[in-house]
Amino acid sequence: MSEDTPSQAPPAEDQHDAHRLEQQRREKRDAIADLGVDPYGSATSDLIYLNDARDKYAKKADDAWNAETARAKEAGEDPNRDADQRPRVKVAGRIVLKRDGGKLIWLQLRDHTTGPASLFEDPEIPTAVKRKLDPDLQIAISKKDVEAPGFEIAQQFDLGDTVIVEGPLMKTRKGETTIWASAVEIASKSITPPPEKWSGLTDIDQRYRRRYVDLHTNPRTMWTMRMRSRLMSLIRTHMEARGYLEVDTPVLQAQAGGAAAKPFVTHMNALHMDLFMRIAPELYLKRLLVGGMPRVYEVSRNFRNEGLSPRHNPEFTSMEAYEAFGDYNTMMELAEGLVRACAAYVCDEYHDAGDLVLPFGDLNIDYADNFMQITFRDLFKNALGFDVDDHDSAMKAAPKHKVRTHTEEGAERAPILIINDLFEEAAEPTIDPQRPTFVTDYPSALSPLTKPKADDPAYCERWDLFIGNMEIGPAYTELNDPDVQAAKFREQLAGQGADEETFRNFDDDFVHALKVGMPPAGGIGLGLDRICMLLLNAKSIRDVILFPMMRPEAD
RNA sequence: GGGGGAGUAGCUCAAUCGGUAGAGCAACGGCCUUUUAAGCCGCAGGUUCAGGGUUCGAGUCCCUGCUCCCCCA
Repeated sequence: MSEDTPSQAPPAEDQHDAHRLEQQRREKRDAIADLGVDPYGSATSDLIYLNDARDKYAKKADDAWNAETARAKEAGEDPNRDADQRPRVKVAGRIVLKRDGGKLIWLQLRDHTTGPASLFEDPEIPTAVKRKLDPDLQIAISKKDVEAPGFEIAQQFDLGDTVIVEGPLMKTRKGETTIWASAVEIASKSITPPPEKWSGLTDIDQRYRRRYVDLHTNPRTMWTMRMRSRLMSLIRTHMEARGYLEVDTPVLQAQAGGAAAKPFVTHMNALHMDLFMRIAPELYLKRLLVGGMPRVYEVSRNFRNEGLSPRHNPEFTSMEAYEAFGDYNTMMELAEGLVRACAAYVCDEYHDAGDLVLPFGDLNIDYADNFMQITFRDLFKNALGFDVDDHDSAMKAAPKHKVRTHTEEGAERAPILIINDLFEEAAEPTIDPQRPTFVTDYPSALSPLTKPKADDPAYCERWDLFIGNMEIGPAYTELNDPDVQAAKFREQLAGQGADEETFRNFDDDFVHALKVGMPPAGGIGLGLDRICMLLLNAKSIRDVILFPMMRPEAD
């Protein structure tokens, strides 16, 4: 790390304002160092969070001490220090406001448990966020009362510095809970000027790129990310309670299987071979069923080399689970229970949330009632007016719904792909976005890893869950006949040529695993980022991913 | 890939018909020991995303490029 001290080169004439502001902060940092204090602090014990500190205020002790100081003043004596029974706390926080009164300096400190006072009156901020936070905690640093060199250090404080304060809890005349500092330390000098103190960082690009600033200036972001973490934990607990074993399977794969998507390619030097980053963990998890693990799940980071959108990040997180001797109905119960449990957890954070109804943009999504069910076939026919099997009508309807009937090379696209596009274009939007809905019994041709229905093999035992106009994930009764699986792989390879939406791999080893014998099973994949979007009311997937994909900053 | 919107001081934003780029916050120099987005006085801070063009004159109009947002393929 390079040291850039003021003793080096004085500021150049043409230096930008940002550099000037940083230089001033470096000078303050060095002034602190000159007091014999490390401006970057060290390990500190006995710290409590700001909301806990606020809770320790004791009115009785505060009143008693005020009475003693009044008495002492009247008598012209020093107050009896032993009479000070006010609880003492030691806290760390970032300075978000500073009022320098000369001999008395006021600070507002923030940590992950606090937010600006204004937030609590902002109707845009969800009650859940307000409920979870306390206002930033006030500190008073009196030249008379703080031990040396605390006041000299405090005079070098800037907005954005992280500081440690110790002292008794009192209330000001206006009734604000305050730590009256007896000792002050610096934990980390901030060289970069912070965003504007009232509006914070609002530039969406900067919020994603510099999430570390977004997190401490925007309590809503902090809340969202903390809630995401808790939901992940809740999902794991939910799965463990049902006897599922969490496993890790390869991210680097010789063949990217388990879904139809473009993979990222990378290269392994040691074996002189290209590898793919997984687009789904499915085929490995099913191998574990073959191996005798009855219930497995993986919280899986998947990678798809496709576009970015408010609903797509190239790396995203899914939860896939497989249950031996289950089927797609088993998975339906699992999914509904899991989503409802997550919704209940989030609702619990809202004071005024009704019975399991959560806002998502303009929608109010109802997680209380049983999720809706409709077959692919019925939904298709209701929306388009003809049957799924009616390929002629499909071809005629395609242009109206902006669905391509031919590839860019001019070849005819397979009817099933046109059906699928029509379904996505015209049928999916007819699903009530406020009622979570399972669309069941997809065409077998769209689902090469799914077991066909015994009474109607053109359709298969698969559902997709839709909530709030988003696809949350599919589940299957898993195909476990190796010969049928091999045939479907071959069909996919041969049938659609270069069409991107088809599987392009024949996974020999997976078929081999099925030949060893996989028990009948249900499997599920849920998009966890999207579940977080729904439950935490985030308009963009980037709002629930700490560091979303961004083009590198030009410099 | 196409369409629309945006990019101005460290941050948040102004700038009328094309006519001297401004404000608040932050910073800096002062005053102030119970302040509440503290206040008062003073002082600074700009490659208007980049490059080209039109014009007496461009933040503003035109062209090209870059980045972000939204919609579409």
